[in-house]
Amino acid sequence: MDSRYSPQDIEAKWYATWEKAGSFEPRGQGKPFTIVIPPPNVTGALHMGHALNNTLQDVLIRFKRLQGYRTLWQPGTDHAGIATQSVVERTLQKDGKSKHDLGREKFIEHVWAWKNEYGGRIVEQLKRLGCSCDWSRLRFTMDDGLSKAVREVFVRLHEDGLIYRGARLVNWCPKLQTALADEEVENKESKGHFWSIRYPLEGNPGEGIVVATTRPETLFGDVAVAVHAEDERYKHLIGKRVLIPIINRAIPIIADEHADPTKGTGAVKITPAHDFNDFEVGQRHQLKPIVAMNLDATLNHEAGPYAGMERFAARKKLVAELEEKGLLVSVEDRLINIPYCYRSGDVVEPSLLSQWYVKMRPLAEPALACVDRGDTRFVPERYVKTYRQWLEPFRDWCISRQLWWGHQIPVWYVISETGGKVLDSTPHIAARSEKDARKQAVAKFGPDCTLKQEEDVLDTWFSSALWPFSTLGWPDETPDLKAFYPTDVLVTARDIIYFWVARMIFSGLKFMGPAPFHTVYIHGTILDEKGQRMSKSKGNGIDPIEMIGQFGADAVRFALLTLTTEGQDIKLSPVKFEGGRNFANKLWNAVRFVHPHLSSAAPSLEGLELSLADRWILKRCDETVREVAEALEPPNLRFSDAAQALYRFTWDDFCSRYLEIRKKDITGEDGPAKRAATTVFRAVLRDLIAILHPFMPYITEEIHSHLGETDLLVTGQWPKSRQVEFSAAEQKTMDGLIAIVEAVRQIRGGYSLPPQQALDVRVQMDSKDSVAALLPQQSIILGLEKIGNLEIGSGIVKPSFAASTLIPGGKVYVPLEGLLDPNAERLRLGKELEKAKSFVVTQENKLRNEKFVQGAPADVVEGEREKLRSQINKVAKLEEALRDLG
RNA sequence: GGGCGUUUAGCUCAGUUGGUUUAGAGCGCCUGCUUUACACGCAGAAGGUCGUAAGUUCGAAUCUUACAACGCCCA
Repeated sequence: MDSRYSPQDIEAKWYATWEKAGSFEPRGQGKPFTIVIPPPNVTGALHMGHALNNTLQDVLIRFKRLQGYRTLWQPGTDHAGIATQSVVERTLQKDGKSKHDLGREKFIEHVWAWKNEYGGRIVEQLKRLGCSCDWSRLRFTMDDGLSKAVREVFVRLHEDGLIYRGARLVNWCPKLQTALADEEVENKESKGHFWSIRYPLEGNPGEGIVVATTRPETLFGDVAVAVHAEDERYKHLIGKRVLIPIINRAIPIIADEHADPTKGTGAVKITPAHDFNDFEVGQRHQLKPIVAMNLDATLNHEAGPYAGMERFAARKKLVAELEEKGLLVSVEDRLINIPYCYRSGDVVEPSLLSQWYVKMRPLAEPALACVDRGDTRFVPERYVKTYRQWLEPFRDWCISRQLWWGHQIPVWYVISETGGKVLDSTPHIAARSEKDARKQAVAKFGPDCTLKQEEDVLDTWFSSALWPFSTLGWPDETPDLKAFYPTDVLVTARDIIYFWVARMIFSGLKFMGPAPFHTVYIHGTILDEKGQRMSKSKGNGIDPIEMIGQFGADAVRFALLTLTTEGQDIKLSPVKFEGGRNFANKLWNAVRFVHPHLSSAAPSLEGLELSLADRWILKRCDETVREVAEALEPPNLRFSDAAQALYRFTWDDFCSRYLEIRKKDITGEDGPAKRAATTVFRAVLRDLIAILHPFMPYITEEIHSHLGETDLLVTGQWPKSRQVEFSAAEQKTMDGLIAIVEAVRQIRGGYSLPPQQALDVRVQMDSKDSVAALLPQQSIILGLEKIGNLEIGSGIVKPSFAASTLIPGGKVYVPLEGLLDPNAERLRLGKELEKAKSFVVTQENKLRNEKFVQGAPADVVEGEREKLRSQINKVAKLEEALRDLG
């Protein structure tokens, strides 16, 4: 074994071994435990968010696998309609081609080819991280099976009247040429202007009304000007008409609540085809919307001289013309909310179009109730609010996208009914297949009807909403579906609660019955050192694969886990991985050190004479096993606590204490002591690597193999409690021994006495029982500190010139004759005395308080009294020690 | 404007239902160590009026209220 743990070869070796052995497949007859992976975009590359997300899932899966559950971590990728289409379009662009040059069919073939070549990248990266997904079940949202599920869901929702097609305002991305759902729009506050424009009164151009707008170019689509019914300034104008500047189209002045007399001029232009609020106003007043813009965001024929101009160029020119004509009353700078497309970044244009929608209320209500009942719980719980906030408005979900890459909507228009064209009035049939559609159409419209499939595809989230059951084979009644649905824990980030979590819950409830998972664990966001989100454009990202190369996958995982405290965002920098690497190295070296001696170990602990230290470490091991299991158990999911318990046990107890105490025995001559020590070491190590395995799978598997095991740790067993007998009295003895050691070290450190300097140590214990308990365990002290002569007794007298340190129930003296200056010791004791005295005062005040003595529980009061007594005792001893110094 | 989170040692964070802790860890800093597992190490030390103010209580980092700063989400 090398003196440094070097992860590279070891990681590759074990991952291949696990895969070959089928270690990640569900096994045994245990209770199932299932996690479905949040499917990364097939175009994606692993970023730190993925690394965190998947490490957490892997810890849970590996933990439950060791506990004997029949675990399934269901992996897969998402076709990510817009993202993937854009990526492939960009590669085409490099060859000077557009998707239209290829045509739809060829383009889709091209995307599939691209996916098959590059889509596996993120899967390979997840493997480097150590993820124990069952790759034999890898799914893709556009697979045949999942596509079948999508069609099934669509048809059923359609049959239930929950899917409809309707013409209304939608968020339109002019750049991508597709509609978007509300959540796909990012509103950002930006610098803008508020233009006040004068609309002359019809027949009386001297009079007019001034409206304020942030989007003057939409005036070509105005159908009215609204004022508040009670607004004295305009009351007399209601019912009259004004002329739209430039094009001089007459529009009515109407009274509507939407006009706020306190804002701007109190009069607003109404453009139902280009503004969500105005659309509602238009509906209230039965005003026919006028579309003034083309889908590429140029103005159309309604704009008269401006027809064909791009929206922002038109705005600029229009404002100038209005000013020239004296119709621009004022321009005000102000911050306005501008909607941007979350994928392309283009300014979203509300547009009046026919799209497909899912009616939300009937789906959202059960989804809310499910969380209210606690059938699904969020960790941390506060994210229930986020979930509610999105579902409660029951906003219908726009599911059609004008893309090519995705699930083509399984709807066939009977175009023979409307002259071969698809119109809003064209009858349509939702069906599981074209054959099915035809059968239905023929029955209804006769054998001569012609069909045309809807060209739009579904929102990507429509398919990922089905993920927890579509991946298991639904709509077929597969054994997997039966065994693994509902799944257990979903691990994800908060920005996806709307898009994905909520939709999976209502889909699961609707199509499966039970909710898809009982726990949703929302982890924090990875930020850079300054607390900013990592992003490509900022260039502040940390590449997990690079970090794995530098520190090892185990180190990256362990660091992320240590940082995962409930719901907290994580400020990350590469130095944080050093801790994980050092930890791996620490464990590695402990094993390396003992390894050559393990041949002396007995086959089992049975019949061995165990020392106090042996039983102590076995008990600490037991405790740690329990602690880790409890921390990981859903819904606790306290990853950082579990990682820290492991760290402390390994470093402090196992290495710094046990190993140091037993060092001489372990390396010594063969005999009972060596046999006991090596056997205990191996027993504890076996447990330790098992409970550490979910966190650091590679190094633990490697160590496991060095222990001469032929099976694999990954599919091993979670340690059972050894029920070690270790009494409170023994614990006290152990604490006493450690206190003595620490006292000596303090003295050594305080006076800068070199470590190799053997010191004389005399320990005075007040109680004879303590002396009796400590005496047989002197070797523990000698194992931990370089000591020449050690005396422990109840009648020890302080040497004439000695350093002394208090320990519970006694005192430790180290004669300094010839080693040290007495003044320094006097100074140190004086400082400590002062501290003790001030504590006595605090305690006395506390206990003098009648209200406390009477009000607090008796055991608490007694505890405080005890503290006072021991402190008074300490003061006395310190004073004595000072006197002794002279 | 509404909702949520954060504020504890130089930095990053713990601190469970208020009481055996005049607050803990890791990193960093300082001191001393090439002690034959590990310098990715060992031993020791220093370092905090727990954001501010008021309140509840015998007792507050912990509960209440207000305020401040920073961040996120929604409109």
